[in-house]
Amino acid sequence: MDALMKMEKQLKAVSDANRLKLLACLKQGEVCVCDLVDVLQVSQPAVSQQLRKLKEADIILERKRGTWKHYRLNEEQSPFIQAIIDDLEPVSTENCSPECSIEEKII
Amino acid sequence: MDALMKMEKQLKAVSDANRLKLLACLKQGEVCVCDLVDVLQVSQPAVSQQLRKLKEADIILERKRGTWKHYRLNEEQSPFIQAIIDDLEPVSTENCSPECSIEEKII
DNA sequence: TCATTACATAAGCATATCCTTATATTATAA
DNA sequence: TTATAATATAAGGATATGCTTATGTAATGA
Repeated sequence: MDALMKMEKQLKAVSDANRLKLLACLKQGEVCVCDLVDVLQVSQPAVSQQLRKLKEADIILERKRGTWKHYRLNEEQSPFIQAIIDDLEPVSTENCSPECSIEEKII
Repeated sequence: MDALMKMEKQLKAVSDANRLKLLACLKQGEVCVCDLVDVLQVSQPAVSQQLRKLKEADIILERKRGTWKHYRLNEEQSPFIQAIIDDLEPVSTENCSPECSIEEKII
């Protein structure tokens, strides 16, 4: 894939209001899928599909923790993707359950 | 239109390989539509429609010169749009006809 | 082992996108 | 005027997108 195609793919991934909101949520750090569902007010599969698009564009990374899956922003972004993220107003999410985040503290 | 919607509109405008190529052409300065048609290898109406999308997102500006219409990058860009433009490899275009650009010199 | 929980995938549908060809508009030239 | 040239708009069709509901998968816990 040449540079322009890669750029197009990344831009397509972020050119959607719901996916921009997902990125705005991930500015606070790792978030699990159920918390993102609450924010977006769409179905869980819809969120899964959008997360996949962002992941396939190398914009976000995932990490499995038991039955939960945590997503976070990739630490290495294309400069233009980073500029988009910088422009987003952060959105905070609630923890779906105490167990979801408790493992973080155990590590 | 709130900030997120404006951002979405601008990102939709640039999330297309042909429109990215148009922006790459406009990095060299003002260009008329016929020269852009040559570069993209699509029909003239297709180019017109894409230019309109970029214009409606405030990414490019137009200027009428006789029967020609010259497009250029807006001098004031959102930081993230500027980052996208900066990332593009410039593309040079041929002048469709001597008269198209000659008026520039008269001014 | 079996139910539950968190998430992913599949299928289907409504709408959006992007091209095409045909036609309209506008300015210049003969 | 009338023809031509540059561009815009309209209409239509193929494909892409983004949602939904239904179902599959993997890990945990009783």
